[in-house]
Amino acid sequence: MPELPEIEVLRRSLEPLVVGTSIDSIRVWNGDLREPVDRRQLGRCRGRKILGARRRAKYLLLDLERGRTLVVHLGMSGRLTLVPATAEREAHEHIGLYLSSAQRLRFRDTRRFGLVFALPTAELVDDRHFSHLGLEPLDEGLTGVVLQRLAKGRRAPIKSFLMDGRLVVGVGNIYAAEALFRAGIHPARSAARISSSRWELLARSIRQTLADAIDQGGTTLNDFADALGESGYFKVSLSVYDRAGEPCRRCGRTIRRIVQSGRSTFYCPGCQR
DNA sequence: AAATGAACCTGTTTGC
DNA sequence: TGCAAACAGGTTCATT
Repeated sequence: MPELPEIEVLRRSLEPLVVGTSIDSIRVWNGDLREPVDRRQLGRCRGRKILGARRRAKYLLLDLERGRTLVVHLGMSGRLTLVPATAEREAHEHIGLYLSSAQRLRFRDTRRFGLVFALPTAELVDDRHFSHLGLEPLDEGLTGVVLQRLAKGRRAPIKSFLMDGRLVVGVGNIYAAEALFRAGIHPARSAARISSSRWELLARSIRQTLADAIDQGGTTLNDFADALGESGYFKVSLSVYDRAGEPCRRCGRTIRRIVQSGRSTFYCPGCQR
C-alpha cells in the first residue's frame, strides 16, 4: 500500500494521538515478518514515552524516551492503526503496542513484507536499513541539477531510476508513473537521455505529485488507511496508474500498460515522450 | 558498477 | 461453477 505519501499521512495522523503516551507493554503474536521480530530488542521500548513521529523514506520512526527509536515499515500490505486496548486481535495482526492511553497500536501485515524493530536513536543513520538511502523528494536538495548528476551514465529507464531507493526515496510504483505523466516523460526513456530542462520539470513534478497525494490523504487502492482507519482519496486523481485501456483525461488517447523490471508501468502514449 | 529477474508472502481478480 | 494463473503499494539478493 504505502509509498511516501501514505507513510506521511499515517505519520501526521498518528503523531497527535500517541505523542506523550507511554508504551506499557508489547505483545508479539507473530514475529514472522520480512525479518524475524527481535522480541528482546523490542521489549526495551517498554516503559518509554513516545516523544515524536518522524518519517525517512517509507519508514515510520517513533522516537522514544532515553534515546531509542521504534521503526515500522509497512511493506506492501502493512497497516498501523490505533484501536482500543481491549479490541479483539484481528486476522494477521502481528504486534500490539499497548499504550498508557488505554489504546493499542496495532500492526498487521497480511503479506509479511513489513518490518518492526527498535534501535538506539543515535545508530539510525548508520543502520543498514538507512545508510544507503537516497534523497528525500520533499527536501530542498531534490533539484533537476542534482537528479541529472545522479543519472549520469545510467542507461536504465527513467522509471527504474525513480524507484531506486539508493537515488531517490519514497517514490514507488504509483507515484513514479504519475510523476512521469505530469512531466510528460515516457517511462522507458533512458535516464541518461533527459534534457536539463526536463529534469527540472521532473523534479517539480515529483514534488507536486507527492504533495497533492498527501493533501488528499494518500492513495487507497485496497486497504491503505491512516492511524484511525480512514482511506485516502488520491485514487480519483490518478492520471495513469491502473488506468490501462481508459482514455487519457488530457489528450484522450488510450492509457497503456507495459512491464518494466517486473513491475507494471502505466503511461499515456500521447502525453509522454 | 549497473541492470535485470527472482525471491519473499497471502489474498483477490481474471480468464479459461 | 471451479480452478489455475496472474497480479498486487516494497525491498533485497543473485546473476549477467
